[in-house]
Amino acid sequence: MSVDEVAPHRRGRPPTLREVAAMAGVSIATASKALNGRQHVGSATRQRVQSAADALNFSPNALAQGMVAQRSGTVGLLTSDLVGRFSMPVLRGAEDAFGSEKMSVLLADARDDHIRQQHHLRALLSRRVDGLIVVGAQPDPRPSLGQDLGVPVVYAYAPSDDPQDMSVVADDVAGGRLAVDHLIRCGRRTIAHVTGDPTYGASHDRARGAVERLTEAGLAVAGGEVMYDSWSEAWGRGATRLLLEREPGLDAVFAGSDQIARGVLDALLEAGKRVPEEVAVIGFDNWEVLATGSRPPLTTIDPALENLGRVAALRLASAIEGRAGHGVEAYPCRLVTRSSTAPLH
Amino acid sequence: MSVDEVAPHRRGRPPTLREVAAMAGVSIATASKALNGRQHVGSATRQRVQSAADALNFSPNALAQGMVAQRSGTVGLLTSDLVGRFSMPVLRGAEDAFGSEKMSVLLADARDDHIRQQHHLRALLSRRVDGLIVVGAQPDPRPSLGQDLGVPVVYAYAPSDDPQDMSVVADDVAGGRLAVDHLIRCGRRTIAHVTGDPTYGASHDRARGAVERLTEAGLAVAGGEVMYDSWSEAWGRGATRLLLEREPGLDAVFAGSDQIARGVLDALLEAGKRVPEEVAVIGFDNWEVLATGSRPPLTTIDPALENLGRVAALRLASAIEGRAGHGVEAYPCRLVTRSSTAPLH
DNA sequence: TTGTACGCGTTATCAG
DNA sequence: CTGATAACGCGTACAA
Repeated sequence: MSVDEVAPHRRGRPPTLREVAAMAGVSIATASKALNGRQHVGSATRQRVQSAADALNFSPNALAQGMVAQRSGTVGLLTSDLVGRFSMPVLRGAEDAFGSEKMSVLLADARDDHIRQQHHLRALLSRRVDGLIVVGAQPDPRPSLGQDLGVPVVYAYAPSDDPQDMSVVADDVAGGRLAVDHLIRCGRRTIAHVTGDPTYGASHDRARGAVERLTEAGLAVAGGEVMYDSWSEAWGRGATRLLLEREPGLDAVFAGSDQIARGVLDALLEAGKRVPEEVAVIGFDNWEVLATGSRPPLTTIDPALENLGRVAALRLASAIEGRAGHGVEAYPCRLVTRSSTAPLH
Repeated sequence: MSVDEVAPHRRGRPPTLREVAAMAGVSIATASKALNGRQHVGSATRQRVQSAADALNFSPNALAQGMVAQRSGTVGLLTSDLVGRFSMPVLRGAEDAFGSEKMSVLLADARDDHIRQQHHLRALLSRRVDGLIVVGAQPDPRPSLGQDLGVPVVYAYAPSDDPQDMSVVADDVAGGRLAVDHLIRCGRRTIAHVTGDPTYGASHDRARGAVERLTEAGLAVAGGEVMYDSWSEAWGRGATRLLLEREPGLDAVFAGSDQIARGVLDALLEAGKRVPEEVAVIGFDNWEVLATGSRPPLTTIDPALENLGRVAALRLASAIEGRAGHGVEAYPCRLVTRSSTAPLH
């Protein structure tokens, strides 16, 4: 009852621990211990098992391991925009915060469709993910998934509206402040702020940071007020034309997004203004394809989304270990200088 | 030996079939059949089980199901660029080709790093994915993962270099042809082609399609030759300036990418040319943020990546069912007209 | 040091 | 129509 009943040549299927054990001439238990570095295994035996495993190209079945460990080694990533640009860096940061060996990422694109989201959620839960990261398409608060999911959840980029949940977001206020601070350090005094959709909380947060910093420097917003409209190049162009009429002495524009900044740049050039010599321009997002292709390349505020993803993963890992957290954590943005800003000589 | 030994209040853990069965007062086997719509179950019984399941908010453990079914209901998505724009639509198309209920997507970002790729591959395989979709960051052929992975593989966007593998890609030749065809239908006769990196096979494919169509119309490439350099706005601007000198009668430009097209547009405007009245411009990629923000909005060729993802998923599903395929399948691109092209009145 | 036996949650077979 | 029971692949007390 040893060698005879084993290795029934299971065609195609990946080798199992049983086959490894059989080949090494030991029991399954011993093989398991040997491969997992457990003690109470003779080193000679361990060697034999290891060789057998290598020979068979054995790779343990993570599903089976998960069954006994009561842990799948998998986290769900629920996103609202897969084509959008914001969830990707987050995802990427998250992915390498837990190494690929320990944890895999199950992706689900909810597309802002509530019912689709519920479907995906069920699917993820039935796969017994150890935790969930939810990343929104807009930086504004979103409805909580609830507390009774059975697994910890971390919201990234877009916070949950329930303070009981754990959220990590970019600090838009500090980002706005950082942008204006840079312009002031460049010696600019007549600084306008053209930003996007006024229904976005992020617009107001960035504007608030900007105005705060202006006020500290004894300055007012050029053009008389923050200009809200939409996150588009067209609006950037239009706003700039207005601005140029109202404020001939304009020497800097803080745009609420890189798209808007592109519009600002184009309108400025068209009006014969030199950038950055006469007017400096700074954007927000550090959307590479936009920021590096412009004329001149765009200085901008980077919301450090990859870092957000990293932190989200860390928080989630802690929560999985049992140390849950609450509330919204805001992380600093980063200034990326290119050529659209420069000191006023 | 019935109700007594069950429901030991397993704190926190999701309910199991056993608990559902206990609550409904039936055996596990019956509960399973009832929930799975199997026959040989009294409808009253079925009702009771269903209610119990609902009450407990039961959701079957997919890992356990996978163990017995020898199928995880999971596919791996191995991508080389998560931030890049090309893999995302593919991923999205794939994701909804197999409904979220049937199949979940395990994401892995290899980042063009070979060793990292191997790691991810092992992780995916140990999770017993039923199949693999590999999507590259560039449309050029990439090294095969090999045939002995134990699961079917489909390469999307970037084909495998092994014809034995199954690949689905965008038809760049047809795309180039489509672009020029559109320009010709608009009555243009002096058509230039400014494209990107000459080390990309895609540049040459698109150019080939373009030239073929030109030749059919008895036309030659304006400027004397296809202009290769890099996939950047700056090149688009530079090339256009050159072109304007060499070919004063220029009435259309086919740009090899939307980034290049943006540059072309800017240089044209700067030279006082009206688009599309005097010169028509068409891009390639349909990269929304670029194509809709430009002045005027850009007509472009959409490689239909989402469709590619869909087809990849379909092919993979077939292969999983046992009907494997081989070779490279090229899928048509789509013309998206905006305002940068128009008939010459 | 090694092996036996059980359990993880589910499905399928077969006997009642 | 219903219920034991045996897998699926693995980890781990516990016994030898």
